Amino acid sequence: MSAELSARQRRILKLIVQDYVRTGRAVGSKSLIDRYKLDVSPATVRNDMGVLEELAFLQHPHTSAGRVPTDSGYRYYVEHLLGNPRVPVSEQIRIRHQFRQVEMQLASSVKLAAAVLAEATGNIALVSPPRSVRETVRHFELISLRDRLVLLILVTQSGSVHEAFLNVDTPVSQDALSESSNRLIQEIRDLSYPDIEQQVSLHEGLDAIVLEQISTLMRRTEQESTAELHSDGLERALRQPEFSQADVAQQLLELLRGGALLSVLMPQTRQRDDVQIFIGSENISDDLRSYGVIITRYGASNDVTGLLGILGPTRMPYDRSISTVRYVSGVLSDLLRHVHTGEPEH
Amino acid sequence: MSAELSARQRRILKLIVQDYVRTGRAVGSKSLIDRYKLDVSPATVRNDMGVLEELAFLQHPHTSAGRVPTDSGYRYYVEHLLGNPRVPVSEQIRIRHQFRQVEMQLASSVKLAAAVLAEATGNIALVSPPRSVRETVRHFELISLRDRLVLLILVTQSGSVHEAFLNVDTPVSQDALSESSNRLIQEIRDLSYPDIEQQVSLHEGLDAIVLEQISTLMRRTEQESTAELHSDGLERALRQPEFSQADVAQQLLELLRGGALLSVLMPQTRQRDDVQIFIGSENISDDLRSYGVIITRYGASNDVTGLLGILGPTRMPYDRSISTVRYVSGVLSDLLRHVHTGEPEH
DNA sequence: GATTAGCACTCGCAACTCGAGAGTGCTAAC
DNA sequence: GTTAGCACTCTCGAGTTGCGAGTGCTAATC
Repeated sequence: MSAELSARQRRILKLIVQDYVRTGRAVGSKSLIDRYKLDVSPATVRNDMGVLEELAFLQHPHTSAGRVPTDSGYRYYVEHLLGNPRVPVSEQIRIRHQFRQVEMQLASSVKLAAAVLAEATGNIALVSPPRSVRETVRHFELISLRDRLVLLILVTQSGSVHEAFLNVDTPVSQDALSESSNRLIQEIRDLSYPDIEQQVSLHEGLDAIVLEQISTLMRRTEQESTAELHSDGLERALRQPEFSQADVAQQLLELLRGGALLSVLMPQTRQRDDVQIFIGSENISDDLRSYGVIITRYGASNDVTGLLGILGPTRMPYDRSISTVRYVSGVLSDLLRHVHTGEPEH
Repeated sequence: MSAELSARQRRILKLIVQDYVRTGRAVGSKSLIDRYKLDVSPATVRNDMGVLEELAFLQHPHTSAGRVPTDSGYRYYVEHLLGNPRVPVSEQIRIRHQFRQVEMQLASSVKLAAAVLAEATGNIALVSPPRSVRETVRHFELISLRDRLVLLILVTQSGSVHEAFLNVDTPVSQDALSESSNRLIQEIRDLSYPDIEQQVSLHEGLDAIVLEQISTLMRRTEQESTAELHSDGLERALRQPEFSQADVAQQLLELLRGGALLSVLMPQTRQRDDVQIFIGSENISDDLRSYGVIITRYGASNDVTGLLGILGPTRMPYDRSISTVRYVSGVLSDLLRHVHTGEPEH
């Protein structure tokens, strides 16, 4: 397909995409030449535009307007005209520095990743916290708060921490709690929640209550993990003309709120490791047909992974978006790898 | 001030407020009579409207439109025409039931409270998690994850749990970690972060690292607690005509995102215990001048408290909003009181 | 044969006009 | 104090128009 385009046609397509991404207005033959000092006449550009339209890379919003890239226009641009964009070194340093600031709080790192993405691309950043496909128990603690109130803290394989209060029938001392947790952890370490559920019936009293609560907590987490998607940059993204209508903004909010988005994106990223790009109609979900999505999976290994990416109008700065997603994904993966396997950060 | 209005004038004001809240359109003398079967003529209503406008309870958007309540119109309505609205019992049962579902996970309860408020009022719900004015250490645990990586879990007075990873120079066994935490907790229990910071220099090795991290964690939490505000219902609120313009929606998002909102509302609720209402210009912050805010402080005692309320256009259903805020605040307070003082839930 | 100048044509957009409808304030009568 | 009558005001939506940016086609040019 790339062979079909002359060098000039490729150049024109590239300029149109870039100009349109920047200004958001359909670009005409005359203004293109004015802005970029091309040494051909408007008529020539028009002829080439005609060819590009023929090939479905461009389209008219209406007869007398300029041209606008189609989804396949963007696709061609991303694939053949973009090269391999990189985050500038100064930017890299800035980002690394910010991650060093939050040190090793996982929750903060996820938020920071979203903030960095949103800031760099001007679009909506999406980050899901790292989770294991099947979470298992790594550790738990029982802490006596009051007579019959116990705080349960659960650490799972992925390093995430969950908490819940436990009501017990009769007062229990901290020593008894510690004894119980030391004993139980031996039995349930590295088990996932269905296995723990089975264990419940084999115990009684405090132990049974604790196991019950742990399995509930893990089940809930597993279910919710489909819904857990942190986003950032919405308010800035709303400035874009594509989102300037209230109903679009509202639709966007609903998309982000419900867990639906994550369960749509998840399967799309299972296959490959690198950054994936879905432009408009390339998206599988109808709800995303008018957006561009740039997304990748990050993580320490195949086991503990999360999603990270950008959602915006199809008219988005693909170069910066792709490079930033790729870079931030690397940073987060390094950080996780350090936590999970002890490898040093780069 | 209430003596100045005749019974009919009060009735008319009440109807205008209710009608306008419901429809969002300025209400005229004729349509008011049509809709509510008043046994007076439009002219009479107009005369009364004139009086109400004189008293600044009503205003014209423009010469030939109907009347719209002013901020003081709403204020009069809330204070003299509203009675003491209550949440219907069926609704109460439904709400209690939902809270029982999430059992005793604090974070979930906060989210649920916001969801309930948003759902019941159709506006934006705001809930800040319960925090102590000055947080102190209640408990902490050190968990060995890997050779030189330790997970620190910190429980503060308010019952909130924080976590951080710790890098140590030389490998430490779980026993050594347990020993260390058992020893240190005696020293720093019930201390707040400045006190702990002082302790750091008195220790060395692992202990110093742990204390350092704990104080950092607490300092950060205290600072962030100003920014921690959970909201819900935005997408539905955007359907309201007041928010239908993109720039308003954007401004609203920015208001919610930054921590500014909480630090504005905080001081306003320090004084009293009951639900407080700020209508439009009554708000201290300029950013809130065009909104109505209904807010209250909930909590187990004066010490561990949070904020809970509603933000919407001044045109909001004050009756339902006030009663729901009051009720949900009660439910959350009961729940907290149970956690903190061992009192049974009602 | 590719490129360009010239030109008639198209169409969205913003400004403008205008009539209808809802509502008002005033006055005089009840 | 209340009401009928009436002239007046102002918004809103529909229809109209002129402008400008941009196009496609044709014929001339390099």
